[in-house]
Amino acid sequence: MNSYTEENYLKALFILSTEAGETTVNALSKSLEIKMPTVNSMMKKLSEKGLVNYESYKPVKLTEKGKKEAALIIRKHRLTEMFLVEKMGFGWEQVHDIAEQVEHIKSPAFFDKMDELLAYPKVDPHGSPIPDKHGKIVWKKYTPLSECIKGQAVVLAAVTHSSDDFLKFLNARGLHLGISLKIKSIEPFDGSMVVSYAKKTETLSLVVCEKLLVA
Amino acid sequence: MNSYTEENYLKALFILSTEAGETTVNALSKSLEIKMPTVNSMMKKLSEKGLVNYESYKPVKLTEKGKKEAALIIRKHRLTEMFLVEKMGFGWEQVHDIAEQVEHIKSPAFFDKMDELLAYPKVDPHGSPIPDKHGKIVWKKYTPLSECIKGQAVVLAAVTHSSDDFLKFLNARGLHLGISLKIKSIEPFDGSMVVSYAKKTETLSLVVCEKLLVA
DNA sequence: TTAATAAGTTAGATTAATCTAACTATTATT
DNA sequence: AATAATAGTTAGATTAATCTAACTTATTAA
Ligand SMILES: [Mn+2]
Ligand SMILES: [Mn+2]
Ligand SMILES: [Mn+2]
Ligand SMILES: [Mn+2]
Repeated sequence: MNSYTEENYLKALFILSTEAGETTVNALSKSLEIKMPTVNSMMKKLSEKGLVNYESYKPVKLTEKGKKEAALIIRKHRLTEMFLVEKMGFGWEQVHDIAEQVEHIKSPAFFDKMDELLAYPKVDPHGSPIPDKHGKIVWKKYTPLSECIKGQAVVLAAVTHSSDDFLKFLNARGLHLGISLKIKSIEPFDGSMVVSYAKKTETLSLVVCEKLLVA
Repeated sequence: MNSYTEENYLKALFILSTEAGETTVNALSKSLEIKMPTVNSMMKKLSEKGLVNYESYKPVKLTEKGKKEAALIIRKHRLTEMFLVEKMGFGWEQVHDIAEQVEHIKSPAFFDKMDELLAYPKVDPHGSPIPDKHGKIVWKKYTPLSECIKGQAVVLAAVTHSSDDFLKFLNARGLHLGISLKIKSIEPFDGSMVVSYAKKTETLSLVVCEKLLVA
């Protein structure tokens, strides 16, 4: 069994490795806000446990075993977020910190029950995929709104960041997952977009558009 | 803020002190399954933090502050148990181990939401009172079934132990909180009782009757 | 291609939580 | 009252997770 701390390292390893398939001690250190020597020791430990492949001065890679265990923690995190939103009435901007703690609970029955009550959801409240019970993730390929072109009609499918501030910003403008957007124009100067949805028109900065994934 | 470990000591202190208002290092050691020297160090630490009054070789007593913090953890435990039973469909014999972990979650909003969804329950699934947000507990004085007399008609209000085995034993006999019982006879030899309820008659041993609280 | 910067490692210290072994104090039994 | 048993304490070790300081390797920029 992995400790609470080890679980947090596994999760960070998984998330930081999604693009390159590997990550660095430095990136982990920044992401977890834990100093590099501490991360270094933990990599040795996780390597001992067969959860990562680690050699001095090289990037760190999760093993298959490590990947699966990480995915199962992320599964618990995302099921929890979904449960909090769908069954308890929280907003999508309120659930991350609670899920960050609940994800460490050891009780298959607890998460199986959530899964059942939610009717086996495939994505969490931010549009991120929920790994299945075997740790398998089905990635949908969404496009950042910023890469769309004038005139396109798209549906908001996910957000790539779920900070409180950003989600509240979206709430304030009535932007939620599933909403249909039409791109009216794109400002060549700063890349901001004028989009219409729900019978209104808003201008969204490039920084925002990059974080909105659409289908 | 208290650590996960400290919270478990506080809770044990509270529970073990309910009759005498104080408890011993030995009782804590047994209850927590932690060796006495470890408990001894922790009492010094909690004393430093102003949560217990502790002097060498004397029983340990929670301070008012300690009592309140303990009650608030117990509140989270019992709200969680109630939520698991009422909102998630668990049986009263399944919830203790999950609540034992969930009670340590730091998120007032999470427990406030449970409380609200449960419509501010006063007792948990085992009939134990749920402390209010200020740590106040309203104790109802129930009587052990074993102290009742022949012919009495009573209602099952709480159980004093919530082990898996015991609760499954009650489940198997259709005994649940709120059920009406009539005492048909008491066996003078071993104190076992013949009770009727829900159109049937069962014989319950003294050991069982002592653990059933009735009103 | 050297020098500077960034990334990574090693060594050694610290804190929290636990243990065992050995000792001391209190309580119960003869 | 003496002895045995139980409860409690002290001392010292261990493990997990963290840190700072100092050093090394790798990468980037002159
Ligand atoms: Mn989250
Ligand atoms: Mn999420
Ligand atoms: Mn319980
Ligand atoms: Mn209970």
